[in-house]
Amino acid sequence: MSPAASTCDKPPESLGILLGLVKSELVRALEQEIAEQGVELRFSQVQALKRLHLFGPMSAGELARALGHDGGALTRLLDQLEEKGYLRRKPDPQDRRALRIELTASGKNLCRELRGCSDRVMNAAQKSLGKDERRHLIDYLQRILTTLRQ
Amino acid sequence: MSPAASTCDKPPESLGILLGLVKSELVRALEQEIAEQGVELRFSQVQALKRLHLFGPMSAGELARALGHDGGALTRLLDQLEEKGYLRRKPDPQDRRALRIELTASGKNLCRELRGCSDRVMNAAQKSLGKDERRHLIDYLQRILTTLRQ
DNA sequence: GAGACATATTTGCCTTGACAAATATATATC
DNA sequence: GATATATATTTGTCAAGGCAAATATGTCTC
Repeated sequence: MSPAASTCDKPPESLGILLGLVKSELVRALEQEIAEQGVELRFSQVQALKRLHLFGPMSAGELARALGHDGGALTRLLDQLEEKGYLRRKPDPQDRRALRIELTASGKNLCRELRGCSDRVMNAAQKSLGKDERRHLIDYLQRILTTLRQ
Repeated sequence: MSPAASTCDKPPESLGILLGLVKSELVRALEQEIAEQGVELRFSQVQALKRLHLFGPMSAGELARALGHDGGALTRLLDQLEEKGYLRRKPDPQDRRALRIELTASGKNLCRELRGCSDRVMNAAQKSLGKDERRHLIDYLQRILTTLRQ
């Protein structure tokens, strides 16, 4: 039986579950699109690369917070991406505890190639929502997140 | 470093990540509320019990689809909840492959006790959203889910 | 400047949940 | 009614990620 092997049953009734369902379908869709480009990367790995490409080099802690991961998870994520040659750990000259994570040339190229994938998937997913509705959705979620974090 | 040890940084920029962040904060909040009631249950376990309480006995497959889990995950979830005495696997008289999962008296009592927890957490989380906004949020998410499942 | 405390990363351990194979039963076709 | 196919559950295996402890470095206070 597949994780979402449904013939579209009753509504889930719970925002928590609904969020999880939507996220896992998005993850599935994006990973499939990426795989069709011949690239073998998981959702979190792609998000990490995208973040670095968009915002430039940052510390491991910053990246972890942006992705919603703890430090341990991030260490291992970096191991994998460094192994594949997409990024580099450099010492932070200001703070010898910290790292400066930066994309390699290969990582930057990959991000350029993959930029379209994310956009296609996100557009397809939200194709039943208008421009304003998409904005509202993000806005609502961010307000909930802010509330939950006090 | 804690999973969401943030001082509320820049917006996540990605719906996929945002969904994950909101969900994990919701999970954290609900599990904490539940633990404060002296009950040791994880988010998924609570959702399974709630679903059974609301909709009555159902098969393992139905429950799995409602929660967005695959069959294997559900088997182990049922093991844990049966072990704790909150539910029972009965054979389905119509279909000898299938199970009929039903709450025990203890499970029903627990659900009554816990009903307030979920409501409190969900209300707190959405306290910055009006009635209409809450409806829209669910509606948008359900439309995206439907689209992604074609 | 010594000690106390905070922060950044790494590592070990563990739980959750996905995927696939195995098993049992149901349903459809000839 | 025998065979092929579909569905329900269970089990094995694995990877992702959370939490806590370890380590290194920074900052603050006296």
